[in-house]
Amino acid sequence: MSDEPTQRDYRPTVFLPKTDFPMKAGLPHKEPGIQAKWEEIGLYEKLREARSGREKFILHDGPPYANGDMHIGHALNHVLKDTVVRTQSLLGKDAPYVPGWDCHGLPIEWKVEELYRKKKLDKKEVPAKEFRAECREYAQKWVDVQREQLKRLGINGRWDKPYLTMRPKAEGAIVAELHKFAETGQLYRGAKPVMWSPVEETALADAEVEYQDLTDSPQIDVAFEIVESAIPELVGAYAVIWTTTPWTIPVNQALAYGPSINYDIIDWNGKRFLIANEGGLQAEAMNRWGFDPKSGDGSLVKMIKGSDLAGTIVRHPMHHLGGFYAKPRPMLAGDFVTTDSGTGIVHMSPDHGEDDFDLCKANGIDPVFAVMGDGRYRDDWLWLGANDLDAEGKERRRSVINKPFNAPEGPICSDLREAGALLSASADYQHSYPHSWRSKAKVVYRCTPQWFIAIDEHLGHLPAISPAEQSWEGEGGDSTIDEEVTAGSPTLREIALGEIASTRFVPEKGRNRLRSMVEGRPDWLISRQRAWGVPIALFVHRESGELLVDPDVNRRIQTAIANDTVDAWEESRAAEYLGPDRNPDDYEMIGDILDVWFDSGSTHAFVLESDEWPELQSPADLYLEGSDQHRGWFQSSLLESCGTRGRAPYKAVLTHGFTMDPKGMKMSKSLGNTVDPLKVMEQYGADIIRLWALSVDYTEDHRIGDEILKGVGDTYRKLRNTFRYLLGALSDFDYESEGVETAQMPELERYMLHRLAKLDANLRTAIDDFDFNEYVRALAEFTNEDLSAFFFDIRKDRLYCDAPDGLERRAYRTMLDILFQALIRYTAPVLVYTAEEVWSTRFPDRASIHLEELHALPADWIDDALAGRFDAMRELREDVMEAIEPLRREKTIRSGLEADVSVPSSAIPDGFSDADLAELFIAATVVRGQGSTVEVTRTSDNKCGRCWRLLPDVAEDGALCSRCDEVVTEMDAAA
RNA sequence: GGGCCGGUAGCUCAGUUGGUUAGAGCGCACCCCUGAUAAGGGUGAGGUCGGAGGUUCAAAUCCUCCUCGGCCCA
Repeated sequence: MSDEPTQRDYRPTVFLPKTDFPMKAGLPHKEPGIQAKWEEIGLYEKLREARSGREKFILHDGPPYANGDMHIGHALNHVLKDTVVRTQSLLGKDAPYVPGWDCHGLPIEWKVEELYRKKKLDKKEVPAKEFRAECREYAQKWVDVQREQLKRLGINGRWDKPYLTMRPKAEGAIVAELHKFAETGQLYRGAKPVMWSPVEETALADAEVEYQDLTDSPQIDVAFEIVESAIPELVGAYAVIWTTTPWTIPVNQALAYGPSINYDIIDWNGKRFLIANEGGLQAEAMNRWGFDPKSGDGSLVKMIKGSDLAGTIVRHPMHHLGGFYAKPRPMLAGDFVTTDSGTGIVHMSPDHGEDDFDLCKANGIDPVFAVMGDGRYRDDWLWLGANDLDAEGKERRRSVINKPFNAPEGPICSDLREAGALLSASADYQHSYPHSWRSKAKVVYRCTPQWFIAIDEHLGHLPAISPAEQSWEGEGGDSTIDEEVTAGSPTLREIALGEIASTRFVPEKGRNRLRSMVEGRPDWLISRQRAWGVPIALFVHRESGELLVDPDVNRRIQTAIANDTVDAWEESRAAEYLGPDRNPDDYEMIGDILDVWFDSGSTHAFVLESDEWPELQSPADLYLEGSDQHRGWFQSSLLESCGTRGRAPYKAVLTHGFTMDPKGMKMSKSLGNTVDPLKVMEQYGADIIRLWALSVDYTEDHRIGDEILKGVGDTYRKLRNTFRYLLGALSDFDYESEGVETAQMPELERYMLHRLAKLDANLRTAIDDFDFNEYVRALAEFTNEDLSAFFFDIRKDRLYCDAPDGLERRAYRTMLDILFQALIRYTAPVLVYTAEEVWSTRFPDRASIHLEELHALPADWIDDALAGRFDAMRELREDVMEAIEPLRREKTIRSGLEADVSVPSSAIPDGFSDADLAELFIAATVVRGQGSTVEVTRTSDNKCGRCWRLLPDVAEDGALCSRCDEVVTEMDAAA
């Protein structure tokens, strides 16, 4: 075509999208600036004003521990919380978010002690007040660090006034909660074996204990001589026990057998031994003792049933020491005795085991408190006490978890061997054993005086559970509550179980998990022998041992602590609290502090009910934490609230799983597979972490890694470019002069209204279900499938080439505006920074997208008849695309615009003209054919030099079609 | 060791009370466009639904066992 005149370049006459909004996000660089803007305009406060008086939605923040940087679990948890709050706000509710931190407790105390050790200071020489001040400072430091990190994540909340469990008012309120338990008789001091760390000299909470596998644990078999029995063959025989804790033998007080287990009396080496008749177990045990089955010197004397052992009495191998050791040891029936390992007979020390304690208590055998806090036997202990010296006159006593002390050659085994009671001793047993998670040192069970909240006491101060509230009973047929409930007031456990039944759980399986834990849990051990925490601020009468329950005294204590921090609980102020009518010398001031779970379990009281945060209210609509909090905060909050208020502090509980590495393995520093959210924010941006958190199935364990984040980045870019296109296509759009009523719009636009309305309904359901995975998926799929690949592609021609005042083009732009207004709101809770960037690009004068609410879409946008036709058309469209493909492959045509398409007329939905279809299929022409398949040929029409469509009214390639001719003529005239 | 939960394409997820050739989006491969351009469009290849038994006319779906992983507990 070299002989043709130079064609005019029509590019300047085409209305291309126009925007400064960059395709490349540069989030790590851009986000901090947007964050700064939010702080500057006071976004959180503005939002509170905007939603003032609306229905409230209260998400109560579970306080993270103020120790260390934010990790991926915090990030996930807070993104979910923030998204809940933002989506509720989007619905128009007033959804405040007051973040909080858990500040007391052992880990912080430990850190401060570590600093002391580095400075060669002894904690015991530092006044408690000073020590606590340092703990306070340490916690505050990490609160500040985490606060900045969470802000950077885009979490919108009351950052200028978070709640801290160490604020004096909080400390006072926590004591007030404790006093409620005391005043209603739910608190008691008991002796119970608790996990005790001899190294740290404190009782440990379950959460402070971790189990490690040992391969060199001692194991010994000890023979107890039977002195009385209803079975003659047993008198003079030996009951053999097996234990991995030789140090408990000096505190033995009984033996336990399984009543339904069968036992053998076996004659071996001239002695008779009692052992369970359990093949593997018996062979294994006797093998340890050195029994050779081939020698034939062992023979079965008699087989008996466990229950036959009732009334049997044995004596301690060290009975010659007299005193404690001379007392007879009864054999007791214990259901917990198994034949998994050992001998089928278990030695009992009520001081050092839960089963032991319970069984002995039931049989009138009390603990003897033989082991002191540092792990040694007390001075006056007959065996291995302070006066027990070796040949060189050195004390043989050591900490009971000292390895040589328990070794086969150690003092315990040596003495037992000498007494002829040690059948075997070695240090090669493999099992998992509890350790302190801070010091990594072994812990022991030890009986000490501790404070407990009773779980099964009937609470007279609360109304009985109503029949309606008992309706959950029998659902699973495994109820632990029976006719007792109706007999009187409920117990704390019963109230809690009733509340679990009436709470919403997302996902539902959380209910079973919490319920089974509450059903099975023991009394709540709330005392700790530490310094950094809220004191168990109570007095005990020295003479009577009774707890002083005087509301006036308690009020004075609460006020003092609320004013002066926990430091107010000191001896010098006892008189002030007790008042003029009592003599401080008559009272013991309890020196223990509270379990930190009691602190955090009380947050509903000192945060939700406090007038310090008037925007909050109780009970909360939602608690949202990781699934580990079934054991933790969900439960401690439930018990605290049920014990003081008779109801749960929450209406719903949402739990999420844990974040694993790309292979689904747990992250750990030692494996080096951790993902640091701070680094991800530096590399990808906070919006990417947020989108990741909402894209995975967070109700289960889920994964993170480079490949996953890359995929999230792809989803992000698609959303971002959709907004870039909308911004460009809508540049200079003015509804007043250009807008089209939806009723006047072409069918395609009205179909998109329908699709949008459907999406809107889906998203609202997802919000109600807290199903953000579905939310993000639906949003992304809509932008990909309905918009980018369908609507935008079809309407490209109208947008670029139609006259600006043409109805179709105006209708399209109106539709784009509707889409923009909806999509930017849907996106705002997810991509908080990007949404703001988009919003401020289009509306530089408006404060923030995050103040906006969802619009209620007109009901008449739903048009099922229209949608049915269009859905059918889209299916046909897919067939057409498929039919065009071979021609493109063989280069007969390049684009669909060059295709003449013949479609079986029977396949065409009603109401579409051939021209409609050509436009919808982005083809040259569409005709109705007689055949049963879609046929495609290359069109013979020429290509318009402006709109590039191939049309019959184009005289030659490069000339204008009539539509473009009109538009260009008008533009030329205007110019 | 015990309780509970989970294992569907390379990735993230759907799969209703068991019912036709197991789906989506992304990624990938190939192609088109070059007037959303480090963008947009099209087509296509990917799965013995962790494994093995069993129930059933029929199982990703129900049962048993095993395995891997997780949370909690000991």
